[in-house]
Amino acid sequence: MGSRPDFSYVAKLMADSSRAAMLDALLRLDGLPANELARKANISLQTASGHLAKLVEGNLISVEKYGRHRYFRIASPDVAQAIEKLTIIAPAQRINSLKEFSRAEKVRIARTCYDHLAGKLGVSLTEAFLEKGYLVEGEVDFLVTDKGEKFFREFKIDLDALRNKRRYFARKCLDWSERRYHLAGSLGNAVLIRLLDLHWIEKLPDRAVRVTKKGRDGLYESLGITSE
Amino acid sequence: MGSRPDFSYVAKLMADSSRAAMLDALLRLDGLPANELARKANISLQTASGHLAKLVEGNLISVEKYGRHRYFRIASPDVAQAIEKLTIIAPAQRINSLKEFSRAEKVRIARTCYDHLAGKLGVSLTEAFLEKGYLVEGEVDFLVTDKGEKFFREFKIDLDALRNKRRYFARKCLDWSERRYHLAGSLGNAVLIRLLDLHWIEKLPDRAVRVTKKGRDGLYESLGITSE
DNA sequence: TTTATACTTCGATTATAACCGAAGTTTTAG
DNA sequence: CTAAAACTTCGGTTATAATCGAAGTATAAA
Repeated sequence: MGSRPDFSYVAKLMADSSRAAMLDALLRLDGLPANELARKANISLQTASGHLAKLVEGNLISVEKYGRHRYFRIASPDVAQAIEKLTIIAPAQRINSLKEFSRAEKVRIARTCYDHLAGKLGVSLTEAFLEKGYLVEGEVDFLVTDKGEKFFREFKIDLDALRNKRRYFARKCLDWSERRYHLAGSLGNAVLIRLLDLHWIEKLPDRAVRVTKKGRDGLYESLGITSE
Repeated sequence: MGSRPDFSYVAKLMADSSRAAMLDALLRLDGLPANELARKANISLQTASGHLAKLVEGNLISVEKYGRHRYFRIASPDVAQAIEKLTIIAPAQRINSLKEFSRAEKVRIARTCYDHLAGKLGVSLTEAFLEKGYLVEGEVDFLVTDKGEKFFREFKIDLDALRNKRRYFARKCLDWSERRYHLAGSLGNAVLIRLLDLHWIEKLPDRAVRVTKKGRDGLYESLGITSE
């Protein structure tokens, strides 16, 4: 079966922990120079240079030369998606300190991810939207159905205003602890703001979020979500 | 940010060409024993045994013991999807993303799952078998009733020959999109082959399946299945 | 022109793991 | 009970590649 593309070649490029650390850094913030990536992976510049050459050769990242600087980027959304899929089936990384663990536990339940809801609550909410047929899942974005248009209008979220904003509208965002997608983009942000306005949720320190008593009732009535 | 999963661990499991060959074989045909997989990867049984242990340990494949036999299968659709994504970015293959999307829609309706029917059609067929009393549902397998023996004989499927094959006979397989079980194993495979022989269904590119006009009539007459 | 910065190439060392022969374990078959 | 089959474990060998020091190239600044 020689004509089939060989996924082990790509897997090998991702399999080295130094290269993985650099890819991970580029997923968070692209356009980084080699010395920065070497630092993030805790390796010497020479070693990093070799790794980066392999990743470019394998079309996982691209490089732009500006004088003596070289800035690296993830080569395509397909690469990012492949890494996401691997992440979904990867075991969670061991957490070293107890202190980190207890904080991680708290934050797992409900938290904000930049400017939208993540954690168990963010994922539950998104899955309720999908199940009720308000959203459908595309490759990179969620799409709002007619039923969804109606729902969000009644929920006092102005979709047209959000669509006119110069940012993603209903982007898929992977939750690392739940290993599931949740709603990001301007719609994700609008949902967070609306839930805060309704006092259904409250912000706690360190990006954690708490569901209020009022919120428990509201979420159950409008979306059938029960807290555990 | 301590709880981020480490994708390089999974990538490493897929990075070895012998392991990749075995995973590839399991994507095409699941429920294979170790010696078969060793042969496909051109390695000794001892080496294969070590590789398979690692893949099981990493939750990429699962194993079920039946006496001195051990049958391996891809652990979950997530694993299959991750490999698919890696294949997309592997060299020497280009994919048109628009075509890709419309195909994904088609694939949800009817498709093959490794080597048997899945999707809405696979589930409907299996439920018809159950409803007519040709199959009953066990813990892990379906069981063929006396009525079923007669039906499959008339349908030109030789059950005794299938039972002698070195693989599962009538395994339950969960369809991810329909969230229902459908018929896998050698009987599931035989049903797929028979429907193709009868020209009731046709294979489309990439695991999608189409019900023909002849098939619509045949499925309705013999099993009362109507296409939606 | 000289020096500093950013990165690459080369070479030697070292760690990892893929590999198979041989021996061991478990289960079925006779 | 013995033998065969299917698979695992152990041990030694070998191939791969990750690593960094040292030296080299390219560009910019002084």
